[in-house]
Amino acid sequence: MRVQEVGPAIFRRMAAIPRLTPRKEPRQDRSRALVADLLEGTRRVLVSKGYDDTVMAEIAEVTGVSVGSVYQYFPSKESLLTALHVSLLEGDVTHLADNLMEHRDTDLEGLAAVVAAVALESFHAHRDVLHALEDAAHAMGSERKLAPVRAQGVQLLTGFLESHVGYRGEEPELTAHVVQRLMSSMPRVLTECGEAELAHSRLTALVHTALLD
Amino acid sequence: MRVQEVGPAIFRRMAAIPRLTPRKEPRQDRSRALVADLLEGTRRVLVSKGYDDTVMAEIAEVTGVSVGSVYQYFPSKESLLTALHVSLLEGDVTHLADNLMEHRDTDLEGLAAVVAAVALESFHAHRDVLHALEDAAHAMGSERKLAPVRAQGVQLLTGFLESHVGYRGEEPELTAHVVQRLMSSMPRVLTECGEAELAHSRLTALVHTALLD
Amino acid sequence: MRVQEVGPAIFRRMAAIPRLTPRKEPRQDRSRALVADLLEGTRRVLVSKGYDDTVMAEIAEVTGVSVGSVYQYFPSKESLLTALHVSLLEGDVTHLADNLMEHRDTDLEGLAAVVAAVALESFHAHRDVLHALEDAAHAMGSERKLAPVRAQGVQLLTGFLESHVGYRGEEPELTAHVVQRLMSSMPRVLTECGEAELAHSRLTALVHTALLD
Amino acid sequence: MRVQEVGPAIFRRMAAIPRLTPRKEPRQDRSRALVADLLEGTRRVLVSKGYDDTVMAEIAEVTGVSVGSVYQYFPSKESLLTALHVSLLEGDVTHLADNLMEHRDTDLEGLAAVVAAVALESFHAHRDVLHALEDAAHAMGSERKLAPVRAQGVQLLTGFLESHVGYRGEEPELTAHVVQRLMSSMPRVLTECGEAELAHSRLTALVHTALLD
DNA sequence: GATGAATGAGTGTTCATTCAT
DNA sequence: GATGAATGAACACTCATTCAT
Repeated sequence: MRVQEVGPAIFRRMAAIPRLTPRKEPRQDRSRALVADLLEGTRRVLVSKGYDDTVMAEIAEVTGVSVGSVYQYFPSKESLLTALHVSLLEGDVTHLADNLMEHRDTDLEGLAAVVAAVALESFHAHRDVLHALEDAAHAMGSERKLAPVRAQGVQLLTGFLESHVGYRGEEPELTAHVVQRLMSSMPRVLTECGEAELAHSRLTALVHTALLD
Repeated sequence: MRVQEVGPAIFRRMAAIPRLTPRKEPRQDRSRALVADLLEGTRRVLVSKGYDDTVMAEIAEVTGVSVGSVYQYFPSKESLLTALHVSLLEGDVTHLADNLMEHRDTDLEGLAAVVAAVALESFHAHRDVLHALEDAAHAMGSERKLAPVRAQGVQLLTGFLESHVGYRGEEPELTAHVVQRLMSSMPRVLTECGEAELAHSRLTALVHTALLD
Repeated sequence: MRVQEVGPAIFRRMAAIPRLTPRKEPRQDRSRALVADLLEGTRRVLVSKGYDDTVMAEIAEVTGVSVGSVYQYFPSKESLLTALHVSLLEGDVTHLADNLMEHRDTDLEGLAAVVAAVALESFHAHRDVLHALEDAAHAMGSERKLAPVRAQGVQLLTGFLESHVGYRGEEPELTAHVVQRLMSSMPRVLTECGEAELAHSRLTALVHTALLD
Repeated sequence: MRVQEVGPAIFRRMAAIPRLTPRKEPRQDRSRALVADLLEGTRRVLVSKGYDDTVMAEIAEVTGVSVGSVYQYFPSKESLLTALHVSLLEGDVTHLADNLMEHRDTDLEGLAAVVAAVALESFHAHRDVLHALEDAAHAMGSERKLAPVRAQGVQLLTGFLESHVGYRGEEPELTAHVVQRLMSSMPRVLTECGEAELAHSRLTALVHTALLD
C-alpha cells in the first residue's frame, strides 16, 4: 500500500496542528510527487532493512533520485523518517475520524466494533513500517514531533466520547488514551495468534471494556 | 533497581529454554559477577543515552572494565543488549510465576487483579530500559533470541489457565498472548495519564475481559 | 565601499596585462552590471561568512540571481573569487598610480608619506575582504592569476623609482617588492595596536627606509 | 625539517599559556611519538596539497595509521591543524628567545641584525607549511587558539625592549608587534626577489627603523 | 585474563557544477 | 538568456570489533 498523499482530509475537520517543515514547501506538482515518492521509498527501505540499516543512500536509490535531492526536501534523515511517521499516523487518525462520523449514532458496543475494525485495518495497512518507525522515533528522540498527531487522535476520541449519549465514564481522556493504545498494540498479537474473526471479536471486547469506564 | 543475577529461579520450575550463549560459561564467581555488572552497566547507559547513543566503550567504562573484557563475555553488542533484555524478561516471568502460584485458588477476577498488579510492578521496575531495549531488539532484528522467553511467559499463563477451574475459554494460548500484551503495553498509558488506583482497576478490567474469552 | 567597475583607469596608462577571462565578454550594459553585482555579492558573503563558508548558492542569492546565471559569467567558483581579488588589487594599484603621479616631484621622504597614506586607505577600504580572499587564493592555488596584477603594481613602483631624482638605490625592483609588501602587511598591526597618527608615521618610516636602499 | 617535539624549552622560561588539548595527554612514549608523527604527516600533506585538499584520510595514510587513530589523539581536523600551527609558532618563539638572550648586550643595530637573521631562519625552516596553515587558521576561525602563542612572542619582545639600554621608544608593545610582523611577512619577498646577503641587510634596516620608534 | 590502542568500513551531509525547462 | 532542481563525488567523523602486549 502506498503512503498517502500529504495533507489529509482531517485538516478540514480539525484544528491545524504544527506540521513537520520540510525544507521547501512542495508547491509544484513535481515536488509534491517527489516528496511522496521519497516517503514511499523510505517506507520500502525501512521495511526491508529495519531501522539500523536504513541508509539515506539507499532511500535515494530506491526512490530513483540522488542523495542531494533527498536533502533538498528533507533537511535531515530524522526529518524524513518523522515525516513518514507523521504521515502514517495522520492517515490512521483520518481513517478513524471518518468511521466515527459515520457511526456517530451507534451504541457503545457497536462503537467498540467499529474501533476494533479500524484498528485491524490500520494494522494490516502498515504492519511492518510502523514497527520500524517506532524504533526510529525512540532512537532519535523525535517523539516531540509525533506527539501532536497522537494527541490529535486522543482529542478526536475524547470529543467523540464526551458527546456520545451512551458514554457514562468520568475520564473520557484517559479512556481515549487507553483505546488508542489498545488499537495500536493489540492487533499484532491477535492476528499473529488467531484468525481474523476471532481477532475482531476479542479486540471489540477489550475496547468495549475500556469504553465502559 | 539492580539487574537480576543471571540464572533465575524460574529455571527450577520450568523446562529449560535455549539460552543466549555468552562466549564463556561464567562458572567462577568472578565471571558471574562481571557478567552481572556488565548487564547493569548496559542498563544504565541505555537508560541515560537511549539506544542510538549506547556505545560499547561507554558500557565498558561505566562498568569499570575494558572493552576487551566486554567482548570476552559477550561476542557482540547485540548479544549484550539481548542478554540484558532476556534477563529482564525472565525476571518478569519469574515474578509473574511466583504470584500466580501464590494465588492459584483465586477466582478469575481476583486473578485479573493479580496480573494487573504484577504488570504495573514490572513496569515501574523497568520503565525506561525496556523501552530502549525494544528499540534495540527491532533495530537489530534480535527478536529471535527473545521469542523463547516470551514464549515461556505465554506457556506459563497457558498452563495456568488450562488448569484453572474458573477459566472457560477455548483458546487458552491466544488468551495468554493477549494478556501478556496487555501487561506489557497498557501500564505506560495508564500510569502516565491517570493515578495509580485508577490504573490498576482499569488494567484489571481489561485483563478480566481477556480472561473471559 | 562598493567593488569597482571592471576595467579600471590604469589600463589607459600602462601596458595591458593578461586578464581573467570570464566566460562571456561583458559587452552589454546589463552584463557589465551583473558582473559587478556578482563581485559585490561575493564580497559581502566573503566578509560575513569567511572563506570556508562562502557558498555559490548564497552568492547567487544575495546578488539576486540564480546559480545558473553566476556560472554564465564565471566558469567556476575560483574564477569568481579570483576576479574579485583581481578587481580589488587593480583598484589599489590604480589608487597608488594616481597618487604617485600627483606627487611625482616630492622628495623621497614625502613619497614615503604618500605611499603610507595610500596603504592605510586601501587597508581601510578592504580590511575584511582581502583577508578572506588571501585565504581563498592560497587554498585554491590561484596565485597565478593574481601575479600579473601584483607584478603590475611592482612595475609601477619600479618605473616610478627609476625615473625619480631622489632615488639612489641599485635594485629598484626589489625595493618595489619590499614596499608593496610593507603596504599590504603592515597596516593591520599598526591600526590594530596604535592610533591612526602613529600608524601613518611608523609606516612612513619603514617605507622610507625601504626606499633608501 | 622535522616538526618539533611537543613541549618546547620556552615553557621553562615563560608563564604557561593555554595549550591545545589533544584528546589524550601523550604520556607514554608511543603516544608522544605518534602525536609527533601525526604533526609531521599533517605538515607533509599540507605542503604538498594545500589547505583545501588536505584531507584527514591522507594525513592518516602518510602517517601510516588509520583515520580512527588520528581521532584518538585529535578530536577534530581543526585541532590537528591548529596543534601543528601552535607547535611551529612556539618553535619560532623559542628560537627568538634563545637568540635574544644570547645577545642581550648588543646595541640596537646589532639586535636588528639578530632579529632579521632569526626571521630568515624561521622562514626557511617553514616556508610552505606556514602559508598553508595561515589559510587554514583563517578559514577555520581558529585564531583564538593561536593568539596566545603570538601574544607570547610579542611579550617576549616587549619585555626585552623595556629592559634594553639602547631602546628609547615610548610604545614598546606596538614596536614589538611591528617587529613580529616584519619578521613574518618580509622574508618571503626578500628571498624570492634578491640574494641572501641582500635579504638580511634589508630586513635588518627595516627592523632597525622599527626599533628606533 | 585483561587491556585499550588501532582499525577501517560506513554514515549523514554538503556544495560546486550541470542541464532540462 | 535565465532558472533552480538535480547530481554525486567528497569529507569529517564514529564505533563495533580485533589483537599485540
